[in-house]
Amino acid sequence: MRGNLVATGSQAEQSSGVNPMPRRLLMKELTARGVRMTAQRRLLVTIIQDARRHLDAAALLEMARKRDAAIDRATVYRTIALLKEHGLIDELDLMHMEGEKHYYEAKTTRDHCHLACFQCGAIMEYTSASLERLKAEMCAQSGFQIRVVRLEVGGVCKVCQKSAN
Amino acid sequence: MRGNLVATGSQAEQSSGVNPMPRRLLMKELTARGVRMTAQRRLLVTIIQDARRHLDAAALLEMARKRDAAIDRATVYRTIALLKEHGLIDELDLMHMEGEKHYYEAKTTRDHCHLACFQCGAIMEYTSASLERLKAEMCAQSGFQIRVVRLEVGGVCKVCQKSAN
DNA sequence: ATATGTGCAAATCTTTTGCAAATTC
DNA sequence: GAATTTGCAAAAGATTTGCACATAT
Repeated sequence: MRGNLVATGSQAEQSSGVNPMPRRLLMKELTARGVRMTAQRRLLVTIIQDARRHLDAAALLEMARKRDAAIDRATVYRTIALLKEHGLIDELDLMHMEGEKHYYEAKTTRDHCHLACFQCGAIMEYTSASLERLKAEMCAQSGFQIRVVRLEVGGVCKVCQKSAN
Repeated sequence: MRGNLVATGSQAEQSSGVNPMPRRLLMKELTARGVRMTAQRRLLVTIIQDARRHLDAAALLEMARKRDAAIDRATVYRTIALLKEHGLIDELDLMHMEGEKHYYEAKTTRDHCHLACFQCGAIMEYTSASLERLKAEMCAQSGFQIRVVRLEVGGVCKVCQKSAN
């Protein structure tokens, strides 16, 4: 059983990013659902979709302000809520390694797991057929109609294990 | 592939609780690690361990106060932090269906998933060999040394699907 | 006796909300 | 022009912290 690994974060930038998760076009999905697209929403959606790292609300606000200094925190939170309602972004904790904030990412077409290293803070993403199988099994057995899957793992990455701390 | 289901929450109390997850003896593990056990810690640990539902900090405080009116919120949070550091409890979001608080449960000897129904609020627990397999696979492929696994699923439960809302 | 734990009150951090003004269709 | 979105400032909710006092070993 082979899965795919993608790395981001602290030292992870260095790791080879094989097979990134297949992305979606948020803007198109929103308009298709009849959501009114204002300039600010477009901006925020673009930032989330193109982000190379996982953004929290504050980071998203900061990035958005570079293009529109007038944008407010409230708008960021309201847009996040909107995207969540439509199931277009996923909310992550990443093991809350730095405070209780949440991180967001455009929902990919395939669910994936986030592995967070407690030592160096690197985040790796992991997809595999096994996860899909597990989902199918849970559905079948519980009768649940799954809408969101959040699988987060905390531990020590390969590199940090070697540097034996 | 068969997994085990256990239900709790709103309407879940009614569901048959088959095969609860195997529990651990927190107190013993703590003393074994040389953690100083005060009366209040003993009280809190007992409550968490014997809880039938997932407790948030406020609920834990409230329950503890029934036995020791003097116990403070800060102590609750400090004890939670202690237990988390020692890997003896798991922290859950349960899809944040009512605010941003966290829920806690004594770590079981086998990792399990929480399925939360967005409609009725029921929480079901799910263990299966597939989850163990997925963990093993992730370890093997990423080289991660896994310390915590948090798998939470949001959706609509069987009952709510039928009541067609 | 010394280190550790606790209560209290205030602080911090993240997220939400009411309302008047601005924007979109 | 009516409905929706936004900024602002204030509120709310969860969790953390400094410090003086209490408790455990």
